[in-house]
Amino acid sequence: MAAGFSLCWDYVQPSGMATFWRLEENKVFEVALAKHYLDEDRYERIASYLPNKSLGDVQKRFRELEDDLRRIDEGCSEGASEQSSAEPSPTRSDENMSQQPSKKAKTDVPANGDRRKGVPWTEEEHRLFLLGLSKFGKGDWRSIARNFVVSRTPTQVASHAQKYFIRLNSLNKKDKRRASIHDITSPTLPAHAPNANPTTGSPPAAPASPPQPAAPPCSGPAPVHSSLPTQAQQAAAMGVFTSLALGMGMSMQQNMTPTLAMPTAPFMVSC
DNA sequence: GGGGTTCCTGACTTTCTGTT
DNA sequence: AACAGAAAGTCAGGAACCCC
Repeated sequence: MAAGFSLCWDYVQPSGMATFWRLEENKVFEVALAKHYLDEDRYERIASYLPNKSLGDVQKRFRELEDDLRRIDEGCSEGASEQSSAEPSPTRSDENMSQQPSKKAKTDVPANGDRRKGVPWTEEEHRLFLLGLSKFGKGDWRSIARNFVVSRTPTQVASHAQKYFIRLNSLNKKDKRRASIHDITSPTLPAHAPNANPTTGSPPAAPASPPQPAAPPCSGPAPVHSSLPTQAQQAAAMGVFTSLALGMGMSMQQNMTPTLAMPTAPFMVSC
């Protein structure tokens, strides 16, 4: 199971040369990618967070990610689709449900009538959602869920998008509103993000673990909730890279079993 | 300042509709 | 028929507000 997972995974390039991306580096890469995805000098910016990686490493990794997404677009990404269908993640309760014979297969509402407690979207998940939105466009929630917000089901992504656009449309209608994660309309991180240091270029100490004012509900023992927030958050933190790795035919179990000891906490909206 | 109430937000479910 | 997305609704939690 989860215990004993390696702290990093090794990505062996097709050429045979092994480029070692430690888990922390992967996190840095992902966070930096989310922040600088739209920047023209994104490679330099991302590389500035990764002192042990060359510009070429970052460029190569990014191209591989794009290639993967392109293959997905063309419908020939075996790895990703296989992973999501043949090996249902425990975080994909809703998707699993939707694959049951009948649409009427109701949710796992406990017999005692308690509703499942929703797992709040992290800022990172939302940014990945925005990235996916820019990549696949509105409506392709399945692709966004599979390739960007891997910790969420298409249904969850669609629901999130629904509320997001409602929020977007109502922005001009009311001036005094509570801060919301849906106020974030760009996948890039704010300049004052506590985990970013664009001026010094020094990598953040814990890019995926920014300060968080309140402990998330998942910080304690894992609830019965089928989304298993800890894994979900980890999956969110791994989103882009996981997509890349799976698209390249890597086996999650063989080559990149991720640690479940990710000490991260979800982003919080800094308003 | 403290407590209670109201309102808003977000996660999720259900149902309907369109597509394959 | 099965699947996927859209729309509408439910519910819980929390922030904002009001009154004392």
